[in-house]
Amino acid sequence: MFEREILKLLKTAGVHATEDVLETSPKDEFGDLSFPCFNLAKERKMNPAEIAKDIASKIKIPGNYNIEKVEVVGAYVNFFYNYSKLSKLVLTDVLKKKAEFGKSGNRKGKILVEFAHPNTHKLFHIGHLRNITTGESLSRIMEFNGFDVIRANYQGDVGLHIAKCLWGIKKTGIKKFASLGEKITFLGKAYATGSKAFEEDATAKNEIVELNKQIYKGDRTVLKLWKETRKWSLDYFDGIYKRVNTRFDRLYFESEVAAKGLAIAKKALKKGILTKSEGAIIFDGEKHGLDKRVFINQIGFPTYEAKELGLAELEFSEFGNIRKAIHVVGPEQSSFFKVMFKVEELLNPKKFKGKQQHLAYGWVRLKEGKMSSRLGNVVEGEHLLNELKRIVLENYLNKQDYPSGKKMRIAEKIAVGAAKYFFLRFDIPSEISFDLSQAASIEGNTGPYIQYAYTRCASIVRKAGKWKPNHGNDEMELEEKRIVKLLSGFPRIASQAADDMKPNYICNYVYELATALNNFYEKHRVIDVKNINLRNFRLTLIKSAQTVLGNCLELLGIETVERM
RNA sequence: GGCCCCGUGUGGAAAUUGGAUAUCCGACGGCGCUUCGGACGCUGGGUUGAGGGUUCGAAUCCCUUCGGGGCCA
Repeated sequence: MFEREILKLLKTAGVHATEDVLETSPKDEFGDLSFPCFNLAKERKMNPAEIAKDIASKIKIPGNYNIEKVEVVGAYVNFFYNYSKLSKLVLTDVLKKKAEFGKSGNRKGKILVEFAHPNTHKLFHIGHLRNITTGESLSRIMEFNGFDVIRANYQGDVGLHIAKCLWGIKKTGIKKFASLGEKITFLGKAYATGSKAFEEDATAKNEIVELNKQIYKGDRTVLKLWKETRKWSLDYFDGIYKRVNTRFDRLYFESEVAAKGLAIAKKALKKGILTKSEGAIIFDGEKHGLDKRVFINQIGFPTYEAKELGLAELEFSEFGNIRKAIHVVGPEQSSFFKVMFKVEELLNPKKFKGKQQHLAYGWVRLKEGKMSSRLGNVVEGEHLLNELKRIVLENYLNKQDYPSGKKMRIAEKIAVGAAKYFFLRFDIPSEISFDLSQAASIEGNTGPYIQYAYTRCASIVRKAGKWKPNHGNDEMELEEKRIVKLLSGFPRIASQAADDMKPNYICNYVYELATALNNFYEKHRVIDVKNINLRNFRLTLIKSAQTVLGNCLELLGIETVERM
């Protein structure tokens, strides 16, 4: 916040430093910003602790500065803010900018975030939920920092899994269904039937392979069924996207990029990037320390690899100049992407080199073990959300005296928020064992805990009636200072989350803020304070904190509620 | 066989990216508080899987090794 002043002060002590060597102090007793003297020690060949003492003794702080004092601990020169001044600046800024507070326009350019990727005719499972949650949050964080984000979703609507499903449907026959849910259940069963037959029955296997060819060719005998059932899946996915608050700028389909991919792969063969091997067209990645991968198989069909070439071509030409494309995809695809990025780079370095990135997130499983699911050990995404909703209602919402419709709406938002928060608070590559009761708990580092902190702020502000903002008091309590300090740190956290592509920075931060708030109104009163200045100041503080809590939740893709 | 990810108190995670005494949640034991809507305060437990290296300084970087997961052949 006051880095410039500190640099000036250091200059008067004969030290020329830049902003990036200043560190935020890990503890309050170490002040707010620190200057470590290790590098100077090396230059001057002196003891760093002595240098620190020397620097501190030479610093005289002018009265109009926002820095209050300087102290030395070990090799660090620690600078302390004047909190009354800091508070005035920060709270004024927060309440002026509101949802825009913390926003930075420094980063420019178009970023394509490709996420979700469910396959039609197949289950939407909890892994997809983590995927969407991560992609959506990342998109929001990028936008918040100035990037122009394009949300893309690449869905598999052709391939063997579709053939298995359609084969299963043909076997059992199609009926009239009352709801979309029934249709999806039916598709799931048909897929299971086809999948099982494929493994166990050689005749069935041949039929499925044949069916697959027909789907690719757009054969009339299957086209109608394919189109109809494909639409069921897509309608169902749409419902989920709405439920978790995501939208896409562009839906890509495997069926759409297959022909283009095939053509590009053939071109790559001519250029010598791909080679022939045993009747197939492959990329011999071993020269580059990568895997061998098939692009066109023996019967002349484009594989997943070739289609990806077609996809990349579209993604990098439809929206103008793309600065970076981020593929939010599971870790099992990592060697696939390495090969793809290499091939694309060889095809067109100017267009692709260094612009493709695979963001691999860890697997998700349910802590409670395998759940009752007719399809074995896969847990449906919606099932997770419904379970969380049930727990939220049971644990605390049913104790509240709200009309039942309202109760359900709140429960829905909290449940979705609980799921999202649980996914986002972990580092992206780490595997998650989803603990339903922990995720839905109002205690600990959870979505409901953050939501609760928000509603409590809202409640206090609501009950306060009329008041005038007071952005800073001369005397401030420790708990007040703590909140002000945290609020001042939000812009920095938000931009770091974008640079490192880590939504969990936001979770860590917002959890700290919520905890600081709980600590605060545990000790201090707000509404019934008699001193009007103090009352106004505390209300201003609470209102500001509520705003920043809201901004954080927005970045995570979680909706806030006023009451819970 | 080759490559990638992960390993932090009993369980789950964090660590401002190489900085100060490794922090938090949960479980367990003990004490206190309960308010604008309790979601709070204090307290007990760690060779950061193991071993070495680089550095003034390593959970973080490098090498070796063990364990878990994944991909390719």
